[in-house]
Amino acid sequence: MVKPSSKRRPAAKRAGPDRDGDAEQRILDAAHSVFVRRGTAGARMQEIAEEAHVNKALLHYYFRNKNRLAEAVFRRVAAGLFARVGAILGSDEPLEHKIERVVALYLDQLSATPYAPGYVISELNQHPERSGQLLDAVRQIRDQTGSPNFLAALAAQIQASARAGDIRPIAPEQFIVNLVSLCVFPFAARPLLCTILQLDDKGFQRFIAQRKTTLPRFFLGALRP
Amino acid sequence: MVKPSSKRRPAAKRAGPDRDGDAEQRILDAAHSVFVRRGTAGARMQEIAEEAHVNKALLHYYFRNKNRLAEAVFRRVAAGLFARVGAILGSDEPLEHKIERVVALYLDQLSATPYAPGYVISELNQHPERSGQLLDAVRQIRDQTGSPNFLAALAAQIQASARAGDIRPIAPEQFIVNLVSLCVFPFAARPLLCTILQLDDKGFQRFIAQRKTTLPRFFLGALRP
DNA sequence: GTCTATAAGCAGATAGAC
DNA sequence: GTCTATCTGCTTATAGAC
Repeated sequence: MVKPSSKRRPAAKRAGPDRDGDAEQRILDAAHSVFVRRGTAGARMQEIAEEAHVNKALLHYYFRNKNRLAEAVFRRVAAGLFARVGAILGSDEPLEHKIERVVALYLDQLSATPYAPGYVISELNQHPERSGQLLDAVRQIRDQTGSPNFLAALAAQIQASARAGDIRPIAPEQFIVNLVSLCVFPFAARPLLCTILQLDDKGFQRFIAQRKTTLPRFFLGALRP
Repeated sequence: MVKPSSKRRPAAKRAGPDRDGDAEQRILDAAHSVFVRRGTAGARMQEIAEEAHVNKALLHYYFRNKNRLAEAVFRRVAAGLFARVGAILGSDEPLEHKIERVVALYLDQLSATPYAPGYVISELNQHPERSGQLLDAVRQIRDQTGSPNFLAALAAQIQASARAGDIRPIAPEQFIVNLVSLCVFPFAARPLLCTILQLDDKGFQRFIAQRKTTLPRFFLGALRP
C-alpha cells in the first residue's frame, strides 16, 4: 500500500549509474514514447520497461498498474498539446497577430511530436472517461498561465473585432475549431496525406513549410469583411 | 487450406433462421462495428462473434485470423470515407458548387459514422503498412467512379479558376487539405471538442448544423481574390 | 458451415530475495 | 529501490464432432 509516486524523492543518485534521471522519470518518458506510438491497448509493459532500462516489476512499483501509467501519460500529452497555444489565444495581442503566432507555433511543435494528435484523438474515442483527465490538464494550464477561461476572452475579442468592422462576424466556436482543424489535422492524418498526395518525409516537411506562410493568409482572408 | 471468402456463396438461406444476411456478411458488419469502436488492438474476437450471433471459431473459418479480418474492415472503412467525396471532387461541376456539396455531404455522412475518422487515423499511425491497403481502397473507388486521378483534374480546375481571376491562387494540395481538415477534424476530435467547448450530443449537433452554412462561406471567403 | 472443447502463448500482475 | 521468478487469466487459434 506504499505510494511512492509524487511524494518526496528518495535520496537518489544524480547522473547515477543508469542513464539520465531517476527511474520514475525514465519510466514515464518511456511510457510516453511507447503509448503514443502504439496506443494504450497496443502498448506492452515489457517494451516500456526495456526502453526505460528497468524491469517490468518496477513499473508496477511506481504506477501500480497499466491503466494508471496510461492515465499519467495521457494527461501529460494532452497538456502539452494545449499549453502554449492556450497561452497565446488567451493573451491580449491583436487577433491577427494571434493567428499568425498560433499557426507558427503549432506547426513547429507538431512537427516535433507527430504522434501526439492521433494518440489523443484515438484515446478519447476509445475511452470517453478520459475527458475528465483532459479537463484536468486544461485547468492545470489555466492555473499556470494565469489566464482563466481563455475561451471567453477570445470570444469577446472576436465579437469586438466584428463590431469594429475589422473582420466579418463569426461564432467564436467556429473560429477556434477552424483554426485548430487547419493546424492539427494535417499532422493527425499525416500518414493518410502522405499516401494520397504521394509525399515522402521530405515532401511532407516542404508541405508544412509552405503551409506556414499559406495558412495565415488563408485564414485571415476568410475573415475579411 | 480452403479459402471460402469472396468465392461463390453457398446455397444458403435467404432471410433464414439467423438475422439478416449470411454469416460472412454478418461477421464483417460486426467486425466493422467493433474494430471501429475499440481500435484493432483493443477489439476482441469474442465480442465480434457475439455481435454477429456466431461462434468465435467461425470468424477464423471465414477470415483465418484477426489480422486479416482487421484488414478487410480497414479497407471498407477507408473506402467509405473517400468514395462519395472523391466522386464530387472529380466531377466537372464549378469549383464553388463542389465546395458546397462536399461540405454538405461530409458533414452528413460523418454525423452518421462518427468513429470512422478517428479509427482510420489511429490505424494508420499505428500500422504504417496499412497505407498500401489505403491505396487499394482509393484505386477501387477511382475505377468505380470512372474518374481516374481526380486530384489532377481538381488541380487543373483550381489553376484555371485562379488564372481567370475567380479565386486567388492556391496550391492544390493546400486547397484540398484545408477543405478536408475543416470537414473531418471536428468529427475525429469530437470528444475533445465536446469537452473543451462544453457541448453535449445535442449541442454538438447544433454546432455541426451551424457549420453547414458557415463553412462554405468561410472557405469561399478565403478564396476571394 | 457451424458448433464445442481445448491447446498454446502471452501479458499483466505479485511474491519475495537482495 | 530494483531485481528474478512465478502465477493467473485472458486471447488467439486449432482440432474435431456434428
